[in-house]
Amino acid sequence: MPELPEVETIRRGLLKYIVHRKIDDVEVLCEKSLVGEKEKIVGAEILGITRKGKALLVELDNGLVLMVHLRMTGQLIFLGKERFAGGHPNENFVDELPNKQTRVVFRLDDGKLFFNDQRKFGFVKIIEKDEVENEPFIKKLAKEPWEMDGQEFFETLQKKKVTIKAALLDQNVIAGLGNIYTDETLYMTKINPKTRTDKISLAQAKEIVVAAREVMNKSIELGGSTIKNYVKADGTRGNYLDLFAKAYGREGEKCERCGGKIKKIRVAGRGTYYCEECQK
DNA sequence: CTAGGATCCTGTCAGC
DNA sequence: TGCTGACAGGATCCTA
Repeated sequence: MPELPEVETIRRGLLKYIVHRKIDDVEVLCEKSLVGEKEKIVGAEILGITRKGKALLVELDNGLVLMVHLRMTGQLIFLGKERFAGGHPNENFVDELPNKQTRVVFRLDDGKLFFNDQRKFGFVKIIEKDEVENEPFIKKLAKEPWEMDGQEFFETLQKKKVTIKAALLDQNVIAGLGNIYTDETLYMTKINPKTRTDKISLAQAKEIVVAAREVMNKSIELGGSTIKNYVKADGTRGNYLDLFAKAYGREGEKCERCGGKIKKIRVAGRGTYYCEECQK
């Protein structure tokens, strides 16, 4: 379930495969997964790929943009002479495609781009380039941690009265974090996920911004959840979370920092992992 | 304003 | 084996 690092990894990975390629045909296997008329993009050339928070923007040469949001289980998989897969890590990364989770197929002049999405929450939306900024999701999107000043973040938190976990998940407060990187950020800063935002000090707010950058930078360096770290060298399946997650998914394990126990609770409606000893 | 829940979907896993 | 409920890396909408 892709967060900013996964989306950024996909963006970088797809650049070399789909930029300057032409869209020869579009096959829609699930109506709700492609918003807009496919006829508008057939024949267009892909000029570039940018990203805003967790949304990918594929710019075409006809004034249109494909806005892709993977939500919980979306994936983009390019299949040509080489294979590149990113997004929600599962067997689709290596399966024959299309399969039953394939929602849209973009046939390019040099391969195929598959939009897969088990739960159908994600989508590809065809919009005018001029209208990108007016898309509700984009319009309300906050700054990413790299653009965010600790002071500014602190002031935003002061105005809210939610748990810090909810605030970090809120794309209108800070952009890019999802359930995993939120837990990892709070673990790094030793802050309890249930702490009210108005109880967060300026120093802590600054630490959170820095930690969020570090956590996501590290994940981007490792390549997010891509085919590369999903399939290990020996052919078995790996979990790239093992590479860096200190708290997420480690219920019952020992905290590597203090030896305390990693607990799983529910905060802001989401499964939340934290160390009961050092995140008081 | 907030918290909390439901919703959109499919799939997997634990427990009986 | 089959059923059931819980849960899942997101975001939005509704209600109290």
